[in-house]
This record gives sequence, structure tokens and C-alpha cells, in this order.
Amino acid sequence: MIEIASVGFAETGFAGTSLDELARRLDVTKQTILYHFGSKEGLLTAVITQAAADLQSELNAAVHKSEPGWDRVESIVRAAFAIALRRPELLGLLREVSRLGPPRSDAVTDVLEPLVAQALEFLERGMDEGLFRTQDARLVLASAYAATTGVVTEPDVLRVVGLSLDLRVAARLRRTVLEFLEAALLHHR
Amino acid sequence: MIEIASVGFAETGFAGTSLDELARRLDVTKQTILYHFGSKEGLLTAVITQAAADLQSELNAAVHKSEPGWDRVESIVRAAFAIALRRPELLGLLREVSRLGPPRSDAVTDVLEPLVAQALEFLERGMDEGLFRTQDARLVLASAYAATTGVVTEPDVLRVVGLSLDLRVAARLRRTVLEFLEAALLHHR
DNA sequence: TTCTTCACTTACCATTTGGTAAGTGAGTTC
DNA sequence: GAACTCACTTACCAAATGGTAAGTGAAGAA
Repeated sequence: MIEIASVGFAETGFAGTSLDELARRLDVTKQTILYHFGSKEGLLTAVITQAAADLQSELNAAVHKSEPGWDRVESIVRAAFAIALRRPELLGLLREVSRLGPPRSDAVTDVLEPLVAQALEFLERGMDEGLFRTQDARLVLASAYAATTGVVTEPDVLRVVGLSLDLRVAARLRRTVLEFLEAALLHHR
Repeated sequence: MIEIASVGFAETGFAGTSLDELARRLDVTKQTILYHFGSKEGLLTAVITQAAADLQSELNAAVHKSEPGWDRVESIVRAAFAIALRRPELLGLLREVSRLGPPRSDAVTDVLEPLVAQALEFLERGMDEGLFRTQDARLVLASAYAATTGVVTEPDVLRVVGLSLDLRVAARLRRTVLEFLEAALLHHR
């Protein structure tokens, strides 16, 4: 139920997805949905909470099965691409939630915040140790995040350059993004 | 009129913006809107057409006042950030249109396509001449596009890393993105 | 057996939605 | 000055929307 709603909200947006339509797709009455979630807003909350939890577990897994350092960056980017292929609606929803803004996006930002903090620490330590070029870590992170999620959530972008997201393209794209990141972090020449 | 509608569609999405609300904001009756555009769909078409034209003129200006080569890349990225600051709704709309997909997004992709073709040519020439690292130009372009627009259209991304898009942040962000691009294109070390 | 809870449905309902029909008044053309 | 166009309004309307109220049948507890 939440899953179908997630797909709906991700694809057509919160406002663009009616309870009637959702009910039809679930083959239950609209009132069944309202029984479980109280209101459309309640359904949205449930959907966001679930998405945040899923995102957290996926990303945490990526963090924990990797070693601190560059390996972890690779692991997280790999996880992002894996999600894009396996559960594209999760990233679509992320984008929709981002547009809805706080307080609706709070559950998601709460999940992302510790990861961001960790990433900033990693970047700053790398810079201190002379491994990475010294620059504002927050700006680097924002760019990296945008590059990864953008390429993965906007099929239109890929279509314009004549690609579509399948397994092979994803693998090559992941490599490109990682090389991008590496090049940007390391010292020039 | 189109401008207000653009802002509405960009901020709350096409489905999330009612004609009644728009009419209220414009201080006319809803039927005035329908008189001019025939239907809500007609209004959307007009909005997208206008946005595509604006985008085209902004980007064309960036292309023409720059010299071929790296200077042109800088000029286009600069233009993207200028748009983000001066007319954020244009980029928000771009994202919404991208979600609506074809045929609604056709007007926009038509504008982007020649620019993409030009960019691909530039990248491939650079690779042939040994200036840039050899890689799939389409993948590079997709990543570059995603990094630029993502950082600029998703205020949430910035908020999570503790920033918000103002003039100073934009300038620094632009520098970071450009350094990103440069580093990714040039040979390692 | 009776009582209660649970998951769900049927029957409504007020409001909002995009849209049509029929004007109205200010210019403009002939 | 009559006919017409233009930009816009008033008066509606059917469908869709999110939501409430009042059941109903099945399963478990007393």
C-alpha cells in the first residue's frame, strides 16, 4: 500500500495523485486508505517515513560494508546507483519531498544529516592530511550530491544526451561520476 | 500573466496549481485566464514555450559572448548560475517540465538539443586534440549538467550541508563546479 | 454466547476543480 | 452610427476531490 503510494507520489507528485486513483490501483476503496492513514497528509507522512527508513538502511549498509576513506565514497555512490536502478521511486520521492519542503521533508533531512556530517568530516580530514585539495568541503559535497542524484533522478537529462538509464549505462555513468569526484578532490596535475 | 503562472507551476507543480488560485494571485477571474489560453493545458504550453525561449536567449547570449573552448564552458555555467539567482522559477519550471515528460517537455528539449550537440562536439574535439582525457562525452556532459542544475535547483541540498543560495554562496559554488569540471576533463596528475 | 475489536465498505457530503455559455462595455472599422 | 472585435465578467455546471458517518462481517476474548 505504502509502496504503491510512493510510486504514485514519486511519479505524479503529491498534489497530482488523488486518493481515488490510488484506491483504484490498489483495488480497495478510498475509505480503506483513509481508515489506515487518517488523511492524505497522513499517508504522505507514512510514505516519507518509510522512504527515509529505506534510504537510511541502504546508505548505512553502504557505509558499514566499506572502510573509511575513498572506499566509502565509492560505496555510497555505488549504493545511490543501485537504488536508482532497483527502486527508482525512492529517488523520485526524494525529489518530490525536497520540493514540498519542511516540515514535510524533515524526516528525510534527519536521515541525511548525520551522513552529511560524516562526509564533511571525511573531506576535511583528507584536506588536512594533504590528500585532497583544500577547498570548502560543504561546496564540494553539495556538488557531488547534485551530480550523483541529478544524473540518477532525471531521465530527461540522459535522454537529451541520447542515453537511457539501464544497467550498462548506469555502470559507466557511475564510473564517470566517481572519476569526476576523484579528479575534483585530488590536487591538480 | 505567464510569469506568475510560471512561478506557480515551478513552485507547486502543474497539478498543484489551480486556475482559481492563479486567478486570485493575478487579481482577475479564472475565466480571463481561460479566455487567453483556452484551457489549463494551453496555459502550460504557453508557459513552457516562453520558458524555452527565455532559456534559449540566455544560453545563446552566453555562447555568443564567449570564445570557443574552455571559455565557453565557463560562460555557460556562469549563465546557469545567473539564471538561478535572477529567475529561479525558470529552473524550477525546467525540473517540473522534465517530470511531465514528452510531449510536454518537447519545447524545452528542442532548445537544449543543439546546445548539447555543440557541447558534445567541443568535448570530443578536445579529446581528439589530447587536451581532455578520453572518455564518453555524453556521460561527462550528463554529469556536468546534473551537477550544475542540481546544485542550483535544489535548495534542500544546500540546506542539508548548511548553506543557502545567495550571491556570495553562488559565486563560490560556481567556482567549485567549474573546478570540478576542469579537474574531471583534464588528465590526471 | 455475547462482546469487542479489526479491517473494510456503502452511502453521503461540502468544496474545489477545469470548463461552458452568455453577456457587457470600450474601442475600432466601415 | 451601425456592426464588429476585444478583453473581460457573471452565472453556471458536471466531475473529481478529500473527508465523515454509519454500518458489516469475521475473528478472537470473556
